[in-house]
Amino acid sequence: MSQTVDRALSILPLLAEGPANLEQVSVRLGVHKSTALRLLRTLHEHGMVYRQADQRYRLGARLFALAQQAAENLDVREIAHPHLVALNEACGHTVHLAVLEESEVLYIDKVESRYPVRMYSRIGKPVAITVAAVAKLLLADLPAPERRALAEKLDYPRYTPRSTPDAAAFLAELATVRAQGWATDLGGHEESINCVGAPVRGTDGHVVAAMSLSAPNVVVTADELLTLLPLVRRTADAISREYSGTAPAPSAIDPAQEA
Amino acid sequence: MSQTVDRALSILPLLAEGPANLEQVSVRLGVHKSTALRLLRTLHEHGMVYRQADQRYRLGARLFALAQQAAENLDVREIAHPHLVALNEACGHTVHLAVLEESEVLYIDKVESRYPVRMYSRIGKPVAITVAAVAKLLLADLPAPERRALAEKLDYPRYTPRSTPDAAAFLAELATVRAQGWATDLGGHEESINCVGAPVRGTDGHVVAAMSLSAPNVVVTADELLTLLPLVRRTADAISREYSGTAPAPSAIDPAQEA
DNA sequence: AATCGTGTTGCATCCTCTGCAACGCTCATT
DNA sequence: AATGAGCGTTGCAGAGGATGCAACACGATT
Repeated sequence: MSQTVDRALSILPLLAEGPANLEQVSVRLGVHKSTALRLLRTLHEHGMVYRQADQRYRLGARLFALAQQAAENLDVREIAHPHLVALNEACGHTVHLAVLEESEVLYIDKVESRYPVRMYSRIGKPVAITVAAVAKLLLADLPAPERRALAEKLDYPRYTPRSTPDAAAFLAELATVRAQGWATDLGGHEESINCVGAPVRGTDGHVVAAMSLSAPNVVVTADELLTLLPLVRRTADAISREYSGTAPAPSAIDPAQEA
Repeated sequence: MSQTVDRALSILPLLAEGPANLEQVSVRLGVHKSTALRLLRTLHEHGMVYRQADQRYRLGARLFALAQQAAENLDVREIAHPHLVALNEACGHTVHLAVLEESEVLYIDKVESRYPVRMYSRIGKPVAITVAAVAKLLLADLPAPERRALAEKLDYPRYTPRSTPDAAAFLAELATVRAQGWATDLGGHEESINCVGAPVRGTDGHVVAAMSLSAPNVVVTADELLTLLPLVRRTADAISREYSGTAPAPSAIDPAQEA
């Protein structure tokens, strides 16, 4: 819509690939050097890009700050977080929270037991939308036409032999998920990793987020993980209630007691 | 420099405060509604903002993706990470890694022992530049004129009675840090929290990053924490060597053995 | 039904962005 | 030291695009 802004914003993903100098940017944008310079300066003033010692440009720190603030403003996340922690402490496995945005599934929180690191290595990364339990939960709640349209549009990468092969299979799976109110990913993304997930619903019953528990085969079998499903569902329901305002924020959360 | 881009980028921090509708955005930008609409549309096309169900705008997913990619491009972080983890496992305390960018100190990695959560709650947040050990390390390495200019420019908030009071005290502290090659923050930011830190240096000996170990008084006293200083310095030196390419990436890292 | 609040569109005007060309700077080469 | 290449930077004039206005559309509220 706005040419100037469009060009300026196009610089960001370009720099995300790695540092670039003025000429490289101008060439890839298809504009004159001076134009690229002025755009970069404006981006620089806003802290979106950073000019390193060798004069090349990199993405800047403001980007972190913005992403962080954006994450903090997601109130589902705020509410869910203590529940996720409690669940993690109860069973020790990795817990994810995800939302749907513009046909993309996005992790917005994660609690990992053994390895407390690289939270942000996940945030923003494209989720395997055709296989992830949280993705199934979020998409299953879409209106049928949208669901179908999206399913047709997607690619179906064969991460493993158990990955969802095509749109038809995916839609069938979504129907199942929709009916049963929970979802799994049994080795569909990584051969040795299983997940079980449950939806978080808003006041009107619509799915606003989804959470899942992930564990590698070597720790628990798929069957064992499934025995945790009731706990996962109770946790998700507890979050839903608190999010909907039908339950007060509890002072202490014990997932084993969440009814 | 570029008015249009300037306005568009100004929308982002505005939305970071929380969702806003078209009118609110236009008012705060000081432009006509239609102008704001077109800017928002362009931002939307680039995934920088997201339009939620109630038509209000929020920061979008692309921002996460970009921030994440920006982080991944910081190769210091990539190299340092396993060392930070090893250090954390060795002593159990919180480990931070930070860099200096545009007169700001920015955490780019963190390993926390007890509470594996909210990594990103720190990333991008303004670091207490006048008191944090990592900030002292990074600023101490600046050329003297720059160091002085920056010190004069800063505010010196009295987080605690032990906070650095003014530019003179700060410059003195930086001189000490520069001379001894390590830094501390003993209750200067939070009364009960102490830190010790050491610099990561590039090939030319310049400080490219800084790391620190933080622990609350109730866990270890400041004196006890200081006994870990040699370990911290060895870790930082190991990172420096690997970053400079003078040491091959080790297959397994044991901080107790890092010489 | 009417009114208000909001978002959206077409259009004429003027501003701002653009590309050009010239300049300055640094670095390498002879 | 001089020359030249490579790159970033700056003034300028022209044109294209962004802007604000006003009118319209749509839904909610009374």
